[in-house]
Amino acid sequence: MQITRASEYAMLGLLALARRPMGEVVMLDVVAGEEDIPVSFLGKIFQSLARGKLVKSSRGSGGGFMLVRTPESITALEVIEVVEGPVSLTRCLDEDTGCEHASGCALCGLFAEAQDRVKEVFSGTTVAQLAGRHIPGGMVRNARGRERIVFRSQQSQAGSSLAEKSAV
Amino acid sequence: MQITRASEYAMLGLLALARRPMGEVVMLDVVAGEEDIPVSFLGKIFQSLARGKLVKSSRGSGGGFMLVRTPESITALEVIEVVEGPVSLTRCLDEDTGCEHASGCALCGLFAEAQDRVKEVFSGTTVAQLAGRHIPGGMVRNARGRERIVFRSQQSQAGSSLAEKSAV
DNA sequence: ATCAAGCGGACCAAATTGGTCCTGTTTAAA
DNA sequence: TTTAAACAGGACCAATTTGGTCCGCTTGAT
Repeated sequence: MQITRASEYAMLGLLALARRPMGEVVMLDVVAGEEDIPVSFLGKIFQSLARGKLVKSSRGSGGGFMLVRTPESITALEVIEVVEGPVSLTRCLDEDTGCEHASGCALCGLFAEAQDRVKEVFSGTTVAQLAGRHIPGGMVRNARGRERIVFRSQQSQAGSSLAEKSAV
Repeated sequence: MQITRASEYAMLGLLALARRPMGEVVMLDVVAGEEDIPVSFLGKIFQSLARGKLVKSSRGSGGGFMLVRTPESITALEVIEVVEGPVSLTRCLDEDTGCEHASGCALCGLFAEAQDRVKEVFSGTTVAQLAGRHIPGGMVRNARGRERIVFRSQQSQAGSSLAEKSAV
């Protein structure tokens, strides 16, 4: 279960759509600007989201992207799997290759359990829930135009486990 | 939380030691042979394990590796962190860089929770427990010598979620 | 002394990540 | 009916990570 930038950006992009009235069409560079994502990369990601039927695109002037499902119905797991494909925590759990350590490999069971826990968390969280907690960030409009503001001090909310420094 | 071959091999290597009486010294190529791991790569990994005080090495003839702690006291999480370093599910949770999406990034919270679940699983499993479930596998001796045997049919035990094929 | 074994650094190829860029198509609007 | 706006999709790219190999060095037992 590898969470890359692409998944992060996909979720942030969906949050940008979810903040708006359902069905509203938003241009790529607007989303990219709000969430501070490279627009060309976000384009690729939204292509995936469109193929995965999470958003619909319309072309031509006045075009852009809109949600095709309610934010309440889209889980984080769906988003991740649409952009990353059917991912797995290790190659042991990969659909194609499978575990190569053969017969009684105890590790597979362990990894499978860990992966299931992760999937539980992600499948139990919807875009709507995230949107509720999310403040767009990145760019903030002030008197002189657009300026990047970063609140380093707020990182600590990210998780208790961040503090534990282990051996390297 | 990225589980690479190195972590897998490290655990398998420790299992090989755990199968033996505590304190027994085992050579690298014996472990590598039992678990079907490239010996030179396993050497690197055991160097890490030695630095992480999970095993002790002795050099010269008759040398090899031995556990310095009981299999019951070594958790999977420790092993992973010794070989991979302080890993995180995403860059958002990385100690150094931290979340770059600024202020109210809801994703960090989500990722942190998922990561904590994974850590729970790994910190709740010991090498001893794994050793109990593990059958060395990989190589099986038969009449004509050594032959690689793979039990494809046993993959399915790895997790129910493996079957769900999502769009790519 | 000598041989067996791990140590540690240099090196390597392949895959993945995180993008960019350019040439289409589609569509709305002038 | 142009034309310009906007996404689609493929090619390409550099940097990093992964998964190793190799070789000369050091250590330790006989």
